[in-house]
Amino acid sequence: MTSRKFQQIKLVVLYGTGLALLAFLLHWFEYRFLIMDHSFEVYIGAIALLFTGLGIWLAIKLSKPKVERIILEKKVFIQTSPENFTPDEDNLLILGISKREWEVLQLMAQGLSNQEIANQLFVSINTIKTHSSSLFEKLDVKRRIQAIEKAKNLGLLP
Amino acid sequence: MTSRKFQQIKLVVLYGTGLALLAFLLHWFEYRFLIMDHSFEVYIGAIALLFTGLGIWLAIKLSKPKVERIILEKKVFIQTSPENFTPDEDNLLILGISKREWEVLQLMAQGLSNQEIANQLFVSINTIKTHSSSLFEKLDVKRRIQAIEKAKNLGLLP
DNA sequence: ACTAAAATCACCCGAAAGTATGAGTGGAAA
DNA sequence: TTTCCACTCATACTTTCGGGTGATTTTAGT
Repeated sequence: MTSRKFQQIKLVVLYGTGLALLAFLLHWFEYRFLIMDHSFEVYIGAIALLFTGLGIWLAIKLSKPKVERIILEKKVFIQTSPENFTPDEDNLLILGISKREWEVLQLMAQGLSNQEIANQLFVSINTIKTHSSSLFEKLDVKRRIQAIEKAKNLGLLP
Repeated sequence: MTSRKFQQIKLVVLYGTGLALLAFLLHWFEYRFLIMDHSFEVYIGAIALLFTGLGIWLAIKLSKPKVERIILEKKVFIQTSPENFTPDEDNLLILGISKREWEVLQLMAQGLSNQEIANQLFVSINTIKTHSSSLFEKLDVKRRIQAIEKAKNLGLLP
């Protein structure tokens, strides 16, 4: 982070110094070849080219690499095993399911009603409803049964 | 592909034209403000700055984005034994579950609502309610989720 | 043909589930 | 510090579920 910033500053300073030096040189040349008055356009053109090149170089040096994200879906076989079950953390992360939501999902899968889940977690039934609603949205389902089914398929539940 | 190349060529041509135009303009200004002889350095500096900017702009325009591939594995469940499932007829008999009730149970397990099941079986929703009620009684459960769970445990559902 | 079980449907009612919206809190990250 | 997010709760409303009751029509079997 800071190292990168320092590098950039260093570059800019270097560039500035170079520019000053070049200006001096050009000025000097101006006096040397004052005779070639008609070569002014060439002179300007050279400067333009030079600084264009410098600009390109600068841009390449300073520009952050553009990042293009490509997300590929890969199919993977899963087998559900009732013993030593561990939830698929990847899918939990991908779907953005929070801890609490997952707890609600678990209790849901045990056939508990919203009220029973609320009692179990020591919260209001309204909270459970909120959780379940966002859960359904994240799982892209309409009912709790579908949510449970999908969760099992995704390895979120045993 | 070719479209991109064409774009680049077009850009270069545009840039060249712009450069020529600018050179002409500068030349003209040179005659207009010949008096301000001492402002030559400023003049050069302006050109340098201008073309540096142009160079940067060019570089940004022409640079290909560096592609960073991020591959996410999306896990897809593939059922272990979806084929050749046969319901446990013994348990169906023992519990006294009728064909129709079992059909309702199946559709229930797919997460369908009573109304949807009714549509599927071309009967009224009231009929489905009757079936589901007697199903719950026979399975000795209170909710459909529990019914599905129990049915799976008894081998009535895959 | 008689009968029992199964299947169909209806109506009502209360409970549960789900939707929509808003809002307060606390902790973590920028 | 501000901003963001998970979590919490509430209110109001709609839909779905499940229980209870009763009724008619098939279907199947001795």
